[in-house]
Amino acid sequence: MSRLLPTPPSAIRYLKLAKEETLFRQGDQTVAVFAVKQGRVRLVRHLSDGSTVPIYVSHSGNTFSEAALFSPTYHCDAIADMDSEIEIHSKEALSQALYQDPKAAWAFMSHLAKQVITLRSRLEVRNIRSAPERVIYFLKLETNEKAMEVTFVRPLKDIAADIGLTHETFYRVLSKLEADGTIKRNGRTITLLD
Amino acid sequence: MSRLLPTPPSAIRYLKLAKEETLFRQGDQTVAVFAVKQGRVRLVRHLSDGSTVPIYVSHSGNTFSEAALFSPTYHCDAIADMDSEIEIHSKEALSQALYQDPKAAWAFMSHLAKQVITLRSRLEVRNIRSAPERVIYFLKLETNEKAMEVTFVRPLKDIAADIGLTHETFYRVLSKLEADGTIKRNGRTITLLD
DNA sequence: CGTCCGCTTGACTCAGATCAAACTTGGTGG
DNA sequence: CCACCAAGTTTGATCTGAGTCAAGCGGACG
Repeated sequence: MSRLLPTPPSAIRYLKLAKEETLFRQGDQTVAVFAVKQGRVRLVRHLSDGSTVPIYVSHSGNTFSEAALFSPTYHCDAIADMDSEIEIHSKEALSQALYQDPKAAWAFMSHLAKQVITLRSRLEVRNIRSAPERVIYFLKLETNEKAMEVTFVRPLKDIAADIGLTHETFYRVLSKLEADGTIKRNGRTITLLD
Repeated sequence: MSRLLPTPPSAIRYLKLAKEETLFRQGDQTVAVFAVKQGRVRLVRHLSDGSTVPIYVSHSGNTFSEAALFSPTYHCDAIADMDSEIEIHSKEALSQALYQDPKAAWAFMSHLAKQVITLRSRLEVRNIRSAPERVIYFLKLETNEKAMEVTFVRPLKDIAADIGLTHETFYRVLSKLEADGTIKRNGRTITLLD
């Protein structure tokens, strides 16, 4: 795995989390930015009425809580979704690297800009009302331009949630699209045809 | 208005756009990052099947196409939604500022991180299926913690689109919530009660 | 004074959510 | 190596809430 954040390798600390273990809570002082080395971490926000809203699920190879650099407290909880290993990039080490090395800063900006693009794409998908069209659009985004093929590493159930459909609807749409000849499917691998 | 991007003021150029005028097109070489000084610019992406998807509407005081810094071509069209005036921050001037001034770089990173947060919040809202609950959650996000009150500067019609509802449904939900005593409404000003 | 646009309300329709149940797969532990 | 359990996948039946279409009001602006 290439470096996810420009912290000097010697300053990175590692931590293993058991399933359902809490990394930080909403309101805690921010001390670090994190990257998932192995496993999965989910972020949830608590509302004033006691309910919780899922914000984001960070998978192996992703970073999270970048905003900690710019905020005194975390604005959500981070909980291990399964046994996980994470990288800890302390605010001091990371911000020092960003201040002192323009290349590092550049890489980090690029990283954030990519996230903005990705999130906007996610929102675009949600702006499409029709389930089949939404799914097709999503697949076009995920698909490699050349191969017209995606292999999801997570359950389709989770993908359904990502695009804002129940898993039942998602499965149904996929069968219909396959019947139509719009896609071809083999387990978690989907190929866009024509 | 405070500076939106750390380009040296002398290097910023200005441009007036008439309604429906195109600033750049998908596939064009990236030459600059932009900020809206007055007016409104909408970004739309073209799909292979000829249809278009609205990505984002950039309002007065917002920046757009930050990702141009890191990409050789624009990935969407930018069109003036009304008569507008925009700031042009050339890639060279802006990236030079970011490279040479760690403070500028820091500000830009913070700017991007805030966008990430905002976009994630938008997605959270979309994960709530029930229209009334979605509206309430959205209002909680928009509302000033103290005053529990928001005044929208744009038509409620546009707000409805932002949160993924038709304007009819949005208006209906607002009346119902007001009838319930959950909110109080006065034109574009909405107060959360209890 | 007329036109545009935001706002509002009503009636109807249907796509996707919900509830339910069964089958498959994968991993765990004995 | 098999029994078992949890989780993902699939399909069916039903229902509901948000979208759609339609129509009228009122304020802003030229």
